[in-house]
Amino acid sequence: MQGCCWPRSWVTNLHPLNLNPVSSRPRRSVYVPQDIEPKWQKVWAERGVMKAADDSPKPKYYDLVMYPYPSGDLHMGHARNYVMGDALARMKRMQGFEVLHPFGWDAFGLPAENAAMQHPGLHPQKWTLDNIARSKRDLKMMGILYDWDREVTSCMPDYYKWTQWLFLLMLERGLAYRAMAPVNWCPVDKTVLANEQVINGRCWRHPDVEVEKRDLEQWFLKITDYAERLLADLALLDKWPHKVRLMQTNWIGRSMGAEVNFPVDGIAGESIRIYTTRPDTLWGATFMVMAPEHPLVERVTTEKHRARVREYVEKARKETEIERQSTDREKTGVATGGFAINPVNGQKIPIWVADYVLVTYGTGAIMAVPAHDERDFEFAVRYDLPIREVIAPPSGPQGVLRHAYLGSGTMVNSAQFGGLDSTVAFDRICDWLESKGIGKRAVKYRLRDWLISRQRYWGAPIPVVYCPNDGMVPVPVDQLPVKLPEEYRPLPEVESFWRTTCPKCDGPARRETDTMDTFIDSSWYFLRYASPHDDREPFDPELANHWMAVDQYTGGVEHAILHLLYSRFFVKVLHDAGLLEASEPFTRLFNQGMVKRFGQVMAKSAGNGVSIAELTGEQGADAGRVYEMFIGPPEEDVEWNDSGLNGVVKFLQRVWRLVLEPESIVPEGSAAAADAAVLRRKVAQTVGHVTEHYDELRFNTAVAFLMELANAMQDYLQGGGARDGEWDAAVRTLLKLLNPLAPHACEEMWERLGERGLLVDASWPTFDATLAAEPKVVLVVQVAGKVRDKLDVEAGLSEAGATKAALARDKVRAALNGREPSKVIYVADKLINLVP
RNA sequence: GUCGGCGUGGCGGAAUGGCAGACGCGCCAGCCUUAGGAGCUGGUGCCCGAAAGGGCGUGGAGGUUCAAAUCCUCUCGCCGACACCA
Repeated sequence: MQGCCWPRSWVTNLHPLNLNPVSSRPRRSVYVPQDIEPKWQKVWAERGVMKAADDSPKPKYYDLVMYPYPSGDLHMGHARNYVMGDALARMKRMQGFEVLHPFGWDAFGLPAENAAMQHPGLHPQKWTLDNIARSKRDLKMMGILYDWDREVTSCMPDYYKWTQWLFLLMLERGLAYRAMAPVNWCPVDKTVLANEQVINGRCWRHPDVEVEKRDLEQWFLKITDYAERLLADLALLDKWPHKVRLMQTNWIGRSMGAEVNFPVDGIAGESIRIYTTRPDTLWGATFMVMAPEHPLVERVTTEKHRARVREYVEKARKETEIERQSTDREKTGVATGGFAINPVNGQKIPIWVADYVLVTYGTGAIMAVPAHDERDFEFAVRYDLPIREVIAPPSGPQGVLRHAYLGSGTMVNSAQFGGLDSTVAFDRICDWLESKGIGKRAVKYRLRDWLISRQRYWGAPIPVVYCPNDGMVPVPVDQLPVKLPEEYRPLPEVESFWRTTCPKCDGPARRETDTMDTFIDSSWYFLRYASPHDDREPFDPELANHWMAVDQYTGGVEHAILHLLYSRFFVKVLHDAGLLEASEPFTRLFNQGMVKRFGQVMAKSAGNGVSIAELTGEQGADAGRVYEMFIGPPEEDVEWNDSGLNGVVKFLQRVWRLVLEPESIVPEGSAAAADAAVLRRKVAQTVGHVTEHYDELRFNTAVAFLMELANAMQDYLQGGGARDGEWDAAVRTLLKLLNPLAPHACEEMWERLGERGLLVDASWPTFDATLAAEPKVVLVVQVAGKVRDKLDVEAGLSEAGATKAALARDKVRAALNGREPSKVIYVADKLINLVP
């Protein structure tokens, strides 16, 4: 794809070539992005500009964007975070960092299989690799530079070999296990889903499809072993968005409470263990509730109640997740006929079964305290169960409760703890429970283990075999990768795949036919970039330790929990295994907003995407890059607007003219006289502002500062300013500062100015506070907080001097109206407020 | 329901305790032009006023402060996450 191929018909009227050729001020050259963009892309590629050297003496900077699923052509909705990453990489390079800016593809996954099913004969791999080729071409057309030598593609055997290796590491460390479990099953994708992939009881990929419950033997990763550290270490991630940390905190869902055993009445030695976060309400338990799936349901149920209980349990199991989890439906349940003894007061309380209690959380059974829990209250009212108040609000005991009282207060009806403040009582009661052997303190997490089995073809096969003699046997490392069969068919149907021999006894064995969740692939790809061609290990520990952690990680907020939590988990496991020094993968995280058009997120399916070909053929990649950075705050969703893009085209054209044809900008009678000192100051200030704002990824305001500088430079020429060394320095600084956003145009201008070497290799300007300092400032004069006048004063004026100057002004005296200022607030170089 | 975020001109937005509206789009007037979705100049929050000038103004109400878009309380609206987790 070279510039000569661009269809000229794409060139719109905006194109500078369409400007009047017989202008009164003929131009020597015009800005034609189509002529220069392919040229520089070629140069950068040939010179390997973004190749990261492992042995560089420079400080490293690891700049990473989330690797995408390759779904086809890119459009400007995808481009936004890649441009951010590229701009940062380019600036960091110029600042003297050895930048690692790699790219890759999250290439396993269902869309490839869906495409293959829709087009018989099309293999998921071909579809995927074709898409990768197109996306890669688009990225290059946008001038986005990566170290393509480090490209990783998760569906290729040289990558998934190591995904399988990491699975075996998990297995070895006791972090991978197989269990029969009621699992979430998507009837459309015909696969099991992780909890994280179930949204409101529906499949994350099919918002209109309810997830079903099935009992299957599945592989899990024990992420819950790391719950505490995943939670605690969030405190280290002070450069992550607050929102993401909060979402992960909530997802992990740590709670503190107590587990208490309630003996079953009449069945010696049997007891039901409950978990409560409110041991202070133990005396208010008036019944118990077990989840329908609780293993003791059958035992506690009496003959008289058995038929009804069985019917209820059956019904509950058949219900879909969405039916069971809906909070607005009325709670249902049945009495078992059995009773338990409340161990704190010996009271006999009935045991119920109800589906509002989840078998998967806590102990699968609760003590119900209707007086102080909304759900128990609702249930008690419905089934006419007793409500016993044990926490009195500050206003005193209520006697009859209309609602559950959830707050803290004074304990009542609670034997020896009566009269205590309930928050104080928490610890004392736990001590007492432990000393009596009734119960103990417990910490619970909402986080569940990670279900990673997928009944799909297009994923990394789980590297184990099942042998009639030896049971489950891991595939030895030297036999990795377990390759997918070439033919695209469900793995259980491919006998040549699953029929194998046991690595231990050599007898006939059956290979595991499940593949891994693709979130496993993406939980370690950022480590592979450190040594992408290493064929002895997933990553070279020395190189990984050199490049890790990622200094800047940029991607969509939709991965706030899934990908980011899993990656943190993987890194901690690798750290514990002694393979990695880092214990957190991503030092600074940024979630960019989405690009919308016509009110909808840009998407192929919505038909509102601005394609890379369209953009580069018309306004050019640089205009698209600058526009997407200028369009709005980087973390916000933004609306693509064609006239906004045109504004940026005009800005680039103006810079082009300022830099290459300053003589065409002639003094205007109306313009203020040029002042070289003013220009010098403006340049210095812009260096400071732009550098700082790029660093913070606040590209929209960075562009505004660059526009201000261009405006100031134009004013300077119109004011008759000389095009001397001062001017030349300003021009070069402008090009360096604009380069990360409009690299092709700036590189071309740099060359036309006669500079040797690439602009991308030039050094970043350093901020000089002395040069940037304003010698004179406008001092705002307020009287009683209202602006009454403004003074031009020397910077650094004393309070006394400022007061004197202010009081000398007619407007100020008029506002004071004869009164003396009783108080003066002076903010140097900014404001003086005289309060009468 | 719970938690979180956000409400600023005609529009995108800037300002995180110190001149509200930077920068840009759009619009108005003028210049240049055979022509203009080109370029250049000036203007552009609202109200009163010929002007000078004055008043009002950051969803709404209150508060803290010499000073509030910014901090606090309440409230309305929009967006997002979680959603019976005991």
